[in-house]
Amino acid sequence: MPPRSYVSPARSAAAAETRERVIEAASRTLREGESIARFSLDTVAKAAGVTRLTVYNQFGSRRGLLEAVFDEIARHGGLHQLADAMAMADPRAALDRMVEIFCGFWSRDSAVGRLHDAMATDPEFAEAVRERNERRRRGVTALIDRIAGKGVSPQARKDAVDLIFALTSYPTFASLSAGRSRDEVCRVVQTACRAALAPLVNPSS
Amino acid sequence: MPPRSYVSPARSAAAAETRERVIEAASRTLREGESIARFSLDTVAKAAGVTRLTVYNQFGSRRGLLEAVFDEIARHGGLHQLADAMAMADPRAALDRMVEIFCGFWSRDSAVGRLHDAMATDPEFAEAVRERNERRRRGVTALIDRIAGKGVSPQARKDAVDLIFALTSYPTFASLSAGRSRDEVCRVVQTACRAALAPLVNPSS
DNA sequence: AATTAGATATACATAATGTATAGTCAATAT
DNA sequence: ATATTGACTATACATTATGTATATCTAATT
Repeated sequence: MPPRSYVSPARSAAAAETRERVIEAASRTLREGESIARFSLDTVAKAAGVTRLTVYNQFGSRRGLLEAVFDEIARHGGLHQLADAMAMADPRAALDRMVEIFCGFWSRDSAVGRLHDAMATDPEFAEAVRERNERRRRGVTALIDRIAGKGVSPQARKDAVDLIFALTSYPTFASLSAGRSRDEVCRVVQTACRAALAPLVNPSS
Repeated sequence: MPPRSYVSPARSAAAAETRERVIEAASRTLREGESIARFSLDTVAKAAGVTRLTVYNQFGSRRGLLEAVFDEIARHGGLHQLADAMAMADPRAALDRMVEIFCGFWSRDSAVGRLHDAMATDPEFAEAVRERNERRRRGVTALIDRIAGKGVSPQARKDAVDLIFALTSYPTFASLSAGRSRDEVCRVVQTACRAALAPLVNPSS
């Protein structure tokens, strides 16, 4: 008697909907909660109107849920505009635009801040977030390679990439956000990134 | 029958010694542990050869212990050199020196990284660490005021201060430390901080 | 009408923080 | 000399979280 397994359209649709509902409840809980320490699967489950076991059924673990929330935020965070930015003729203008896009991303949903906090307590989740950040690093590297002249050392390129990577990171954005609007932070970071390009055009130093 | 309370030299000395031992055990546990999530008072107490209740007796709470560890690290972190740095005639040289001192501080004891992780889960501890960081901000502000000319707007000064504050923060140090020695990180941060001063001398832009 | 996927109900194991209460023992005070 | 006191211990308990296990329910499919 082989088990007759099947895929059910109605069932998987309903499951996908509850999954969405849980993710929504989780990001709302992250947004409204005071700290990541108060973020429990119990709270999320109640907010979503499901059982805690349903959360485990859908995401496997707390970490799985957090990753799903991060991906959901990334999906609606405006990062798709990066393709256009990278295609710009002037790589410096592209960098400015990139900074703008990431400032928008970091500021759009305050849950990203809480997710970065979660990196501290869960090394594997931290690694997952870092991997997702590598896309930004690759973008910066590509722009630096276009900006840097032939005589620029690999070390100088690496320095510029890592510095701009740090300048466009969430921690830097959060630090500069004290007493500044999103656009003001963006302007400060853009200026700093442009300044970080200086060693690339004058390889004498 | 008034209670006859008294201060005991031998007793308080012994207490201070166990307190030291617990702090030492805690910072060692932070250093050797993989994540702040694995840092428990149970582990620390056993490592120090005392009971968990003794830890509570001495520090009141997990947070109290973490603050004590932070202060202990700060005491031996070389920050006393800041006074000399601030007294330097050339404020730009003083800034370079300041960056050097803080790179030394962030790299001296890897427990500081774990303590920064602990900020994510304990808002009050985070606030306590932030207050201790304000000393750095005041130092940067003083230097910027010496460097900036009269025609420089308060906004430009604030931007420079906050940017340099972010550049000299632990997160930036940690981010740049991937694949770099302490001195290499120091050099990169120094260059970036010097570049952040550019808007202060030419107020035309 | 039997089966199956998703969700629930309930229970349990584990680990951590924090509080409460009584007890131990050497250092003090009278 | 003896009672008292301060630091530490022993033990227990309440609370909160994560994560696992097992049985049950219900509606969608075969």
